[in-house]
Amino acid sequence: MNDRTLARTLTAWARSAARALPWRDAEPGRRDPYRVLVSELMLQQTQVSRVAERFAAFIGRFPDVRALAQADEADVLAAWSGLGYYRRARHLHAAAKAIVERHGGAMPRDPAALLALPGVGRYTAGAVASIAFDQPQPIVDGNVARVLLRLHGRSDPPTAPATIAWSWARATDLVHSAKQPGSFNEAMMELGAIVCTPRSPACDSCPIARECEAKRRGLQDEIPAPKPRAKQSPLFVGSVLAVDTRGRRLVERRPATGLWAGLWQPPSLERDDRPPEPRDLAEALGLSIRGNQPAERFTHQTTHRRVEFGVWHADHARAGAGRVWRSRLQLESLALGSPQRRILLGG
DNA sequence: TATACGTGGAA
DNA sequence: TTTCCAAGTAT
Repeated sequence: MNDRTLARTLTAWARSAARALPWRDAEPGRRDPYRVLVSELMLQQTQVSRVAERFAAFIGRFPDVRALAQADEADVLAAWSGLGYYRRARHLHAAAKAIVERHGGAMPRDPAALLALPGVGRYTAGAVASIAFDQPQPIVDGNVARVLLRLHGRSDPPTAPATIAWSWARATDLVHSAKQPGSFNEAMMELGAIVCTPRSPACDSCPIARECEAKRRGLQDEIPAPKPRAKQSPLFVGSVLAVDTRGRRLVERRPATGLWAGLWQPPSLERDDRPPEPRDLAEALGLSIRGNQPAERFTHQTTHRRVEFGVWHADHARAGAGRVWRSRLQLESLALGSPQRRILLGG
């Protein structure tokens, strides 16, 4: 099967098999570029199901690029709460401003101009160019890379630069063979997402199973090799929950860099080596701590951190020095990480 | 080039 | 319960 037939087969398959998703409001190649950009930023390293439940609310809050460009960053971050990788929200906000300032509010079609937008790398530029504008620009995400490596039976280390370069070259050839680049690119991702899955691929329902070298050699479970695992270092956080007589919670802003950068939290102290003692908390935070043991402990995992939280209760705390009282209702529209939301608003 | 940056569901 | 990870980008 040549590339042209392969592209046509996959595109036809996707027409009936592709899932209905909130950002798929039109045929690939003719979607609202703003919605494409928002969905693609949200989808970076994030599962479709996670984004699917958040996309409509974000679009409702910021319906077009001008609305987003004019918004306060704090509101954008609040709308992003729970999605993780919060720099993406800042990137998206900055990209919207750039589109308004540099491109008169219209999404650029030129891949180089797209690439120049904050948060838009090679993948996202190709996705917007192809899915919004039907341009023959390649994309390689985790799905596409897996499909291509299996299709060609390549057991190369998937993160090696040479392997990645090969995937991009192959994707470039294929997208140029496709009559509808946007539909083809989306079809490749969809195949990887629902058929050619990382574990237990559904080769029986694969439209190109007969072309697949990995399947022919029975290697579909070995290709691609698992990615090397990131090292996780421990982090110990002592967080102090202070509630006033009106039920408001005391919160402060996190540092502008690092984990949960610029988001809000209960007054907290972090250590790399061991959990903060109540005396450490009282001294460092200037708060009166209740009890000798945390009221609650839980672990929160991120890609690079294993974060052990200890939650303490405070007596008669007061605002000041960057700390403010916020009601539950106010906290709902504040930029919070997942564990911070759990502590302040309950799990 | 290696590393940091989140999350919650699946196996 | 623990592990693995999903539509990457920036530095």
